[in-house]
Amino acid sequence: MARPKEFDRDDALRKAMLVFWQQGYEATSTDDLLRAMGIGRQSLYDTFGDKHRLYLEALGRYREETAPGALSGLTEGPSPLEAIEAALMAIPKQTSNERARGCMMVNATTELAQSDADVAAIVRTSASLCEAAFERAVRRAQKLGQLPAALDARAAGRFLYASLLGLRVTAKAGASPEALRDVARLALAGLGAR
Amino acid sequence: MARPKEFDRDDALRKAMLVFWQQGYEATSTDDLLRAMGIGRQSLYDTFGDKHRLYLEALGRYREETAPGALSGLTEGPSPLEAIEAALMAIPKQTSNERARGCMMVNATTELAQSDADVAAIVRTSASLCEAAFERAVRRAQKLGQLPAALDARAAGRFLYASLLGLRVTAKAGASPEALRDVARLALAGLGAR
DNA sequence: CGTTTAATTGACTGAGCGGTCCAAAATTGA
DNA sequence: TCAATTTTGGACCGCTCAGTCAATTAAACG
Repeated sequence: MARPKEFDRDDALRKAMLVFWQQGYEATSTDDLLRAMGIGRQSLYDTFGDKHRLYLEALGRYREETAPGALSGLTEGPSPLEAIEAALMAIPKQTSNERARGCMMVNATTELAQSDADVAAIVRTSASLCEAAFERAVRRAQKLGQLPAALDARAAGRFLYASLLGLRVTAKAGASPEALRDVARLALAGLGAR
Repeated sequence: MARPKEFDRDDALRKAMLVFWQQGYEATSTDDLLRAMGIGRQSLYDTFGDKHRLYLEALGRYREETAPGALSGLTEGPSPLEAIEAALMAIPKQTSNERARGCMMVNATTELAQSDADVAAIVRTSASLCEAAFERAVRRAQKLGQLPAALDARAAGRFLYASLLGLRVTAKAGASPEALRDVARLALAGLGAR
């Protein structure tokens, strides 16, 4: 056996995720990462490979850690329609810091999806998962009579996720909570809830 | 008098805009710009100041040149509702290259709005203009009976622009034209058109 | 306690960055 | 034709980048 690591891998990864989330990939230097993660240079390269692989792992972690929180209510709970509403209304309810931070998946899409196939794959997977979560909630709401049966659940899932993305970009662009509420309200109206 | 410039300023600026649009700010080097613009290093610095000011000017140019094309029908034309529909449906109708290129304003928002006050100001102005254009179209549509009078036109303008942003991010994430059509269709449904 | 194995530290590398300097070239008006 | 003025091209600057290397430190096991 040999000397154990002095830091917690998961903890360091989460700290790296936050830096990438806030600054983006290109604007983040390895020194930024080392400082935030509190580890040495060689430890980073030994543990995570290189900057690119660390980013991919951080983005994967974001998907696993952050999306469930935002969409947790969708898959269970007594009122799927309320869960859908809550998922959209969560954006106007965020603090201004949270709104400014935006969504790491959106950032990854706009900055890297075009030039980085690995990032593109993660982004697509994330979109599929989120759309599917919304779609399932819509189906449940339809069974409960909360949404019209005529609504195309698959299309609605896509629409709701796109609305969430739109809300997040709008939020990052500096929109007020009132404006965001307007957007979320009309998105929900599109579903035809009675 | 003295020697005249060998290149066209506007032409060079538009070429720089395309590079920034496709690659983002950080990922674009001054050499990239020089190659695309077809000018020398000193010419760039003499004519545009530095990389940052060139970017700001390119982003301004994007707003002036690209947004009117996408929203042209909104302010005039016989059927404002059809113009609104066309503005959203334009995204699923784009070629895959256009969809992958995305929206430079969205890119600027996610990459720089948080850390660059100048960019943030341009982005906010652009959002206001676009929301106002949608809002005016909604009001006209209401007068023509194409949209319910009870609809909050201001909120609808905000919603439509947010939907456009959501569509563009979704498109860049690799969604199919069919999926984008689903999203646009449900966004329009939210307005309550009869 | 000493050997083995791995983690840490910090100096280092070559490449590329944004930006500047300066000499050569080119156009004008005198 | 010549002087004045501006553009141009390319060498150059200091700096930062991502990534490597080697020496040191520390834990685990015989």
